[in-house]
Amino acid sequence: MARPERKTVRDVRKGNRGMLLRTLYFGGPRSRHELTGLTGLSAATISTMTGDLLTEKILMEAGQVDSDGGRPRVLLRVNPVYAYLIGVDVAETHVRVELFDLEMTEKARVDYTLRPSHHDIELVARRILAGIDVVLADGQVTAAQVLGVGIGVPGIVERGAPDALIHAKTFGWDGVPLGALMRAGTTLPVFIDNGAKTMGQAELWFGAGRGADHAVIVLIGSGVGATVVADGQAVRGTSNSAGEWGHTKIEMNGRPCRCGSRGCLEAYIGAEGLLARAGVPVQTTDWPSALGRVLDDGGPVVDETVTYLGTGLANLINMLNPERILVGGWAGLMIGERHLDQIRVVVGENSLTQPYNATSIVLGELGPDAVAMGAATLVLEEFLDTSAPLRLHAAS
Amino acid sequence: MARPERKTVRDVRKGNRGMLLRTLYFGGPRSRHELTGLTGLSAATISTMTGDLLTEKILMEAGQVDSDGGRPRVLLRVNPVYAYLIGVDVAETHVRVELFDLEMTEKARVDYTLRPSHHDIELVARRILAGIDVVLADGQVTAAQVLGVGIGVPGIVERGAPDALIHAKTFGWDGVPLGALMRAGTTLPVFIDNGAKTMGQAELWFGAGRGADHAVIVLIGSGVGATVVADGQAVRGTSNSAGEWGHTKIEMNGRPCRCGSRGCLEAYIGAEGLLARAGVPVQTTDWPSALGRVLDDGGPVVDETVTYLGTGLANLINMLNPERILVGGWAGLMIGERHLDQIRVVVGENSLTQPYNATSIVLGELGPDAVAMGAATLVLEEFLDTSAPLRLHAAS
DNA sequence: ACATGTTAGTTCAATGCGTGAACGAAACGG
DNA sequence: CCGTTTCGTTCACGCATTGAACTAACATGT
Repeated sequence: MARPERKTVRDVRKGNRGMLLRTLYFGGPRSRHELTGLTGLSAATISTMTGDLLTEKILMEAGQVDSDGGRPRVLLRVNPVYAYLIGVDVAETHVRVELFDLEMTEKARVDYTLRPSHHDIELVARRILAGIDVVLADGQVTAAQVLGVGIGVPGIVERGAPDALIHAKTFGWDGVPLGALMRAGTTLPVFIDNGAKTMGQAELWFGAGRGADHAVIVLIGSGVGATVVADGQAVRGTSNSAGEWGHTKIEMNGRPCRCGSRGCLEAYIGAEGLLARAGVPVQTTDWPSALGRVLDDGGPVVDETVTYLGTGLANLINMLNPERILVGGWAGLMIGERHLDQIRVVVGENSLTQPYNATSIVLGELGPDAVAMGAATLVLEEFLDTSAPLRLHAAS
Repeated sequence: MARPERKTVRDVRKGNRGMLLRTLYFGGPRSRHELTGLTGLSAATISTMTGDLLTEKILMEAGQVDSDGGRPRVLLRVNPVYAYLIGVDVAETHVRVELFDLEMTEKARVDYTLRPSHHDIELVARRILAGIDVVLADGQVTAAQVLGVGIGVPGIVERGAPDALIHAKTFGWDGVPLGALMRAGTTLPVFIDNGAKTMGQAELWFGAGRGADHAVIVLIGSGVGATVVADGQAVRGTSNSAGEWGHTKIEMNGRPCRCGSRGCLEAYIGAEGLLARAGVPVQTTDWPSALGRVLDDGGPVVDETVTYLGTGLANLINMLNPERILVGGWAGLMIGERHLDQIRVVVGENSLTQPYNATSIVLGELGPDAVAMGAATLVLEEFLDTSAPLRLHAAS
């Protein structure tokens, strides 16, 4: 019963403008003439709207194309340097801040190493704020040119007024108001979400999920999570914690999981559980190469992993009927690169024919670096929806 | 990446009108003055819009209320006899056709018994068409007063142009074009969906799900299904087959399921599987009372059922973070009435704290009769969205 | 009986938006 | 240089919401 908002004539413009911007952003350079077909708007409207967007410098011309026998069409595109986006990846071992232009080309980046158990929220906030200054300087961009900062963090991000609260057990964060801390140090708009979700968003917009309206993006690292996309929108749930796929029980009295329960999917297909099952010593530090060895050696543990993963994916297919499933995360990619075909077979055996046939299962394209990019996407999304002009926050 | 449609000024009206109609439909009688606050629209707009709706007879006045010291406010409400809706429940043993007024008060009903293995699609279509005539006669309503016919059927309803196709194994239906058959016999608009989904829709709109934006409605009969609601919208998936919860694998090498696989939830908590596990002879015909005896006697089978159901619900909570879970279906209600508290405990043990605390688990209110009502709701939804005037289809 | 105040609802000019039709611009071919 | 074709712009029009002015319908006090 999602209540629609009151609408007025100006919302019409806002919506159509956003649609035009989106088609131009994702649909490459286009002439005004082509845009009438793509958007359904009349030539008159396209003309006035592109006029506005050109004088605002959100769009720019991009050459001409001969059209046999008539006036050549002028191509338009989104101006990649109209504004910039900042994406932040807060992970267990580092804080990374990246500066992107509007086309998501990376312009600058800075990494800060976090010592284990140095996840003090104040420290992290200081690192982020310092990082912002650094990338702005490196990229020769002023704060006034930046649309906002997106931050991907571990754990559950509880969105709500007045402020998003972050719960991250492994960091010792329990209801931490990162947004408020940021706002104390910068006037840029701040968007915060779970890192797995921002990565899912990145895959959906720029990776293997492009164009999918119904998708599930599965992230397998040492933990396991998922982003569910229905009708083109990420499903967030009532307190923004949807997507905790890792603690789905798939075996009634199965292996103990670090969450305290038993039989969780994560205990089987998460890197930590997988390595433990394969008998890799816990003190191993280079998990990726250890995992590579286990996967290459094969054996029952690997077969089991394929079975569990395939079954878990089959459950998602039955329940959500996506058109595409993306397998990502560093461990997910390693497993998928070696065994995707077998996984597909297991999925086929454990899902209903009709939804199975409607789904394709593919690997993620972007890799683990995409957390920051996905975080920046939060800002981009806002911009494409509202195409808010630059800007009100540039004050301080 | 759900593409927004081109919008024009007239769409603004359509949207606002729909919103007004919805607030009045669900928010009881209201004065124009109250509506300005509830909708956010200006008094001027409310005035003109209610004026239109009154002359169209979609709204009617509903008495006055003194307002201390000033002009009394005139209450407005949706006119329940402005139009009627027809809902159809196609089940294994019967075809039921019901006539409702706009407020979902039942005006007439007719049942046709289906002999097992007489699920010929032509026969079913004839029954429905005959039933429509009967309820119209009984209810003294003309076809021109009916907004449309909603039909809830078993199996998967593949929506798509030009026609919805129905796949129902148990009926021997494989890609059956029920919509086309209906259109050959009536000019009324026809809406078709899975019966479990229509029932979920009924619970969501008129039952225990009222007002929930994020909910899962779980239906346990002899089979097991679910309706997922995210942001107030049912999640349908890419081919409208989302919600096949019953065949979620919850035990890797568990009981065989009638779907051919093993370890499906349905094999444990579906009525058929439950009775089989309790050792009830397969030829028993009165399943409900047999189930009642099993549940009342208690014992390990019941405990196990509670565990499986609770775990299954916990998985849903982790994955989808709903604000409410409804347990329905005749078997679900029987289990829930006796063991809901224990189920809640199991759910708590198997789900993450944060999403668990955000959820309430309740029983459905409407019972198994709600399939037809939910089907009629499909028509109502269309009407509230478009408030399409009566009508274009009244031709023949 | 009548003036006054209060609340509810309506009317109207102003503003904004998309559209179709008329118009202008920029190429090509001969 | 001219006709044709295609691309893009301009402008009057219809339709939407809105704030402000206005009317309607009551209670209260004198």
